[in-house]
Order: sequence, then C-alpha cells, then structure tokens
Amino acid sequence: MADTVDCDIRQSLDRISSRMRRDYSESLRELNLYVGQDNLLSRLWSGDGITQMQLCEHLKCEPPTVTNMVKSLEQNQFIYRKRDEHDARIMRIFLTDKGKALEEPVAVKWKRQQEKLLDSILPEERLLLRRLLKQMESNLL
Amino acid sequence: MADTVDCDIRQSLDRISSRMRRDYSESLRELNLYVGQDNLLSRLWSGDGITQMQLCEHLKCEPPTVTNMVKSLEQNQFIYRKRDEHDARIMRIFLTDKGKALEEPVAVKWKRQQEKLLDSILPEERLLLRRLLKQMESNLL
DNA sequence: ATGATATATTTAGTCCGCTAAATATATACG
DNA sequence: CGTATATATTTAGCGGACTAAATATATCAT
Repeated sequence: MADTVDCDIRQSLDRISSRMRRDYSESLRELNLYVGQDNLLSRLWSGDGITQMQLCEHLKCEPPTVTNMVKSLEQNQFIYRKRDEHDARIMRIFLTDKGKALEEPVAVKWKRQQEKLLDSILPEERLLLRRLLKQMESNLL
Repeated sequence: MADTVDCDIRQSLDRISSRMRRDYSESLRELNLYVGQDNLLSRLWSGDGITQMQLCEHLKCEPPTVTNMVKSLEQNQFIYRKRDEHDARIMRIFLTDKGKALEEPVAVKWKRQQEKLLDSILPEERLLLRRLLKQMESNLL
C-alpha cells in the first residue's frame, strides 16, 4: 500500500525532472544554449570573475564537467577566461556582452516553464510542497 | 515573493533528482549496472520478448538511447536479442538467467533509496505529495 | 508489380554527468 | 633549499540523453 505510493513518488520525481529538462533544453536551443549552461551563466550574472572550482560548488558537479561547459560557452563567446594574476593554477571566468545579454531571455523562458509546471497549484500548496521537497533534499545528504 | 517559492520548487526538484540519480547510480555499480538500465530491465521483468520501440515508450526516451542501452546490456549478458519471425525489422528483447537474477537485488537497492528519500515524511504527507507531483506531471504534457 | 510511404533500428556526432589519471602551480615542512 | 603534499584544471574515456541521417524491411496505392 504505502509502497505503491512511495514508489510513485520516486518515479514521479524522475519523470517530472527528465521531462522538464527535455522541454527546457529544447527551449534554450533558440538562444544557442544547452541545458545546464544557463545555470552556470546564472551564477555569473550574480557576479563574474569567479573560479571554476567556485562554479563546481554552485553547480554541484565535478571539475571536468565545468571544464567542458566552460569550453563550450567560451567557443560561443558567451564568456571568456583569464588566468589569475597571483595564482597561476586558477582560471577566472567572465561574461562577455553577448553573455550578459542572455540574462533576460533566459529568465523569460525559465519563468514560463515554471508557470507551466505549477499551473493550478495553490499558493498554500506550493509552500507545503516546498517544505516537503526541502525535507527530501536534506534526507539525501 | 511567490516567485521565490516557485523558483525554489523548480530548483529543489532538480537538485533532488540529480542527487538521487547520482547516489542510485553509484549503488547500482555494485551490480554491474548503470543508472537507467535498471528501468529497462524492470520492464522486462514484468514480461520480456518485447520490441525496442515498446521499450522506448516505457522509458520515454528515443530509439537511439534504447539501442545503446540494449547493446551494453547484451554485452554484459543480462539480455539477448532475437529478430522477429514475421517482421524482420523488429528486434525482440529477452532476459538471460543472469538478467532475471538481478530483479531482487535491484528491488532492495531501490527500496533503500526510496526510504532514505521519504524519511520522516508522514503517510498523509506522502499522499498529498503524490497528488501534487501527479498534477505537475500532467501540467508538463 | 512497382514506386512511394511508413516503421524499426542503427550510425554518427553532440552535450551533460561521471571517474581516473595527468599536468601545472602553490605551499608547507624538514 | 628541496621534497612532499595540496589545489586547480585538463585529458581521456564512458554511459545516458538527444538529433539528423542512413539502412532495412513492410505496406499501401496505383
């Protein structure tokens, strides 16, 4: 009984997540972005010049993942890299004007998808939902 | 205000999903499986001899994805493929004994992760959570 | 019966994740 | 000073997802 419900929750989460990722990915292609890159840029929009390690922490992914994403974003001239003056191991990442210009269109797409996801879910329900999700997040740590 | 909550929900879902995928993936490596393959096998445990197209539908992914997963699973001798007698375009997928033997250990791992995820969330909350997730799922269609 | 269309699968190539191992630089300790 | 260790990044290679295009077979309509 409870098992069926629990199982549905786990699978439901998977389905929502992969479906969202897929839709969002498709939508971002119009901006010449791949899914995941928007999250990296998002961190830069709130302040650039940070290191790849800092990006790792924010994206909760491993260094090689960041290396590849950064490489791709650099090739498309959304960002550029500069070696740190005091520590030659470190690469600092900066937005180009082209990269800065993406902030608004990405926000629009993000918001649109968010609204689609939460359609017809009431504010109180959203609060409760968030609480339960936070609980699950901390359960996984 | 509402925006912050909504945004958290979307990001929370992403974090839970990727974290779960990561942990589960690691746990499956003990069985020589990769994440995603368990889902394919799961469909076969409830009846094998189905086509790759049917697997696509169940996994909600594209044909090339199934081709690759099937190839990998075949190389590890968890499944085997047989061309359909009446329609030579079709490949039918069957479990080997080695593949059948994975059902229980996978179920154990799945259950363990599920319990971790839902720890300290009450039965009523789980029911509500499921309802909201179902709602979000249908919103995305 | 033949040519056009539809279906099932594969191939090639991309990005996002990962791990393991290599590289380069910095720092700490004897 | 020099060696050992720690840190930041890259390289190589793999699986899961995708798209676009190729292949093979089946079916449908003329």
